[in-house]
Amino acid sequence: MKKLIVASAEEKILEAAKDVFMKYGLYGARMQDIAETANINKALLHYYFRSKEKLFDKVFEGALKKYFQQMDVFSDESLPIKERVLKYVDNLISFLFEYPQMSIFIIKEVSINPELFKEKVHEIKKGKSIGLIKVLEEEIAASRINKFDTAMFMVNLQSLCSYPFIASPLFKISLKANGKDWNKDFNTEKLKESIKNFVEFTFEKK
Amino acid sequence: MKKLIVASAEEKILEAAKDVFMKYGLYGARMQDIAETANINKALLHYYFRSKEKLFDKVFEGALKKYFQQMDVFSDESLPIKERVLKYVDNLISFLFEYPQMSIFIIKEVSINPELFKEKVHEIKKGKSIGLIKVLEEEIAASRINKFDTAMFMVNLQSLCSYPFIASPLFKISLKANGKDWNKDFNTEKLKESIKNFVEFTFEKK
DNA sequence: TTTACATTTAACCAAATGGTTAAACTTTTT
DNA sequence: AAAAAGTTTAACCATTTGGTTAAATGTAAA
Repeated sequence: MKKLIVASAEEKILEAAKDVFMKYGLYGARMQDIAETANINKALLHYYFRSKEKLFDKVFEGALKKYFQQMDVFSDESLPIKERVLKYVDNLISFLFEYPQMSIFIIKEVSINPELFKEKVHEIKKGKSIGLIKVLEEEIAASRINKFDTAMFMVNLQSLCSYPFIASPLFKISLKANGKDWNKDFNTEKLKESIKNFVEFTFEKK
Repeated sequence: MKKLIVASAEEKILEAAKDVFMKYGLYGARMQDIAETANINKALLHYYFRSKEKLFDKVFEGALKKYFQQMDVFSDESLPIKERVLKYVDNLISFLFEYPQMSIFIIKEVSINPELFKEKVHEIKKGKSIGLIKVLEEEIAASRINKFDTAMFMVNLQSLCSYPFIASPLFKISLKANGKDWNKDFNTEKLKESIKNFVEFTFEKK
């Protein structure tokens, strides 16, 4: 009988640490809690990662990388700009569906410790993708699209994509109080559709 | 010489507790930290509020009340529905400008401890304001406005209003990387304007 | 002034927390 | 098989944590 392939202790720890840190943050998370979630001895945490801060760092770095990876699509010059934006929306929403705590986790930790963030971002972004705003402004300058407030568009777009996942516990209650059901009346396809409308509206508007 | 009027210890504690709990959450916050922020002795916290949980409860309840208060405008039947929505946007954004951590604080604590939230909401909402969705559906049923997906509209509206404040630390970095400046290129008036556009768009669309 | 009550503090305490150590057990290399 | 390297554990430790206590101080009523 073949032995089941089980994740290595190190992998299990990282998984558990991700869950616990995402839920409670750096200061709220307890090493014992992480160890129990990973089903291993607490000393193992320190054996593999030396300290709570080091372990957190690994988790946080991984989260940031995945998050910023979503923006690579903006520099894909094989697609027209509007398609790039729509593809970004598509990717980001699928991503947030899988990791709903991601943005709130990053935001919280960034607001508590902005220093750490600046370092990490600099490291991750070096040489990589230009941002949405720059691309849009180039298109506007070349008169390939109408002029609009690119910074505000970016803020609105991020808001529409991210907030529903962040605030779903709140929305669940709100909808129920209005005779609706979050699981029935909200889904990612409908959300994508409504954001697509917003994008079209922005690009088409004179 | 008249003595300066200084906030009572109890008030100072509540103020400090609000700040610390909002930043670190229930588990991440330290009583010592709250005491130092309030410039009082740690034992005073327990004298006035008995326990960390009780103190947190007070802070959380206050936050929830203020947050839900914003929705009272929906039941103001002296205004046409679209005006009510625009007024809500106006109020909510002014409110979030003053308490930018509010929504993220509530959301985080709700997602960690949904039980507590259900109790509190029930208590706060009893007898009070009907929600946006219900009002909109009544208007649609009476053919006073065009038909649209009311639940999705509410989600989008909340997203557009709330996320910019939540994610401002992220946006600051993002904008700077694109040659923009958050403090210059973003302000609440512009945000209100762009959300107004979105509301008009939704109400006007066939 | 004295009594009663509210406010504030320093000094503790038990439990929980992050972290260490040395020994035992496995796996890989020689 | 023996040695070396990697993995896992229980038993500790020092510090920090939430919380208590009893005494001191201030304040208002009798």
